[in-house]
Amino acid sequence: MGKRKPEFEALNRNCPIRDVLDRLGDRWTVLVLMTLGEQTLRFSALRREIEDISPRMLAQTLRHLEKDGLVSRQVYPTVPPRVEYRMTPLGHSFFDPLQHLIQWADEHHEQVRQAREAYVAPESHEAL
Amino acid sequence: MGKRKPEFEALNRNCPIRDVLDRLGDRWTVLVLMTLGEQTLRFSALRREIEDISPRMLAQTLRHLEKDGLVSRQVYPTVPPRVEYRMTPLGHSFFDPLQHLIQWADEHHEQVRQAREAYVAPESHEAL
DNA sequence: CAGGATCCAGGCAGATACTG
DNA sequence: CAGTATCTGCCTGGATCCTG
Repeated sequence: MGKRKPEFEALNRNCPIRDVLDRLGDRWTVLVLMTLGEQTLRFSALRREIEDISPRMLAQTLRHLEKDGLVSRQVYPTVPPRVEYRMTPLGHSFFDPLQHLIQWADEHHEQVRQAREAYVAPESHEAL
Repeated sequence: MGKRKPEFEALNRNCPIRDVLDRLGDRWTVLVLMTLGEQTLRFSALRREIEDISPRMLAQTLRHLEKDGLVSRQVYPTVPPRVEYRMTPLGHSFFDPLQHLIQWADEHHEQVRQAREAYVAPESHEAL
């Protein structure tokens, strides 16, 4: 393999880059990040914004993001409890590439939809 | 676009944007796209580059990408068979935002690693 | 209010074997 | 070579109930 950007090589197997990207794999991470955005939001506020997320998944996703240093969690020892989430500087730095992704999806989802509709599978007995 | 990016609203629930982004969810899509890059590659070549992918997963991932119109598949009716994969123009348009992502991961994975190491979970009996 | 604990189903993905 | 078929484990994520 010839002249390839160095990042490409790094993508193979044991590289930490893949490790980071894999986090996007789950269903909610991107959504939570985008919802959080520049704001500071409480747990219940996030639940309201992402209507179809369960408390379990929201908590889990927030833990992961917190663990990775993208989101910070602030607890106010009041009654009733109040917990606020916001992005860390590291989280904000991720916001930019994420927006490119959203923008692409926004601009091209129609093309993708059409491609899916027009698609016919290559000869085979059964679908995968 | 204004201050409050309209795409954010669109992310909720039934939006096609989420539908497109979800494709990144699986473990191999991004990897295949990055490996393909500007090149035209055969099935076996892709297998060699992505060492730890099974033929099943490679085929499935390629089908999805083909269905979404990001990758084109060309069959040469020779013996032995020869099938080449390359990105479509739509696929190439996706390449750009993807690179931003890779670049971010490349630049920040060390910070993420450190954050993970330093992280201590909030009070609880057991981990999730 | 902000989650944790538990149970459970469905899909993703691995391993293996096989074919045109 | 370029896949497919099948079996199966595992993990993700949903639903529900519970608590400080």
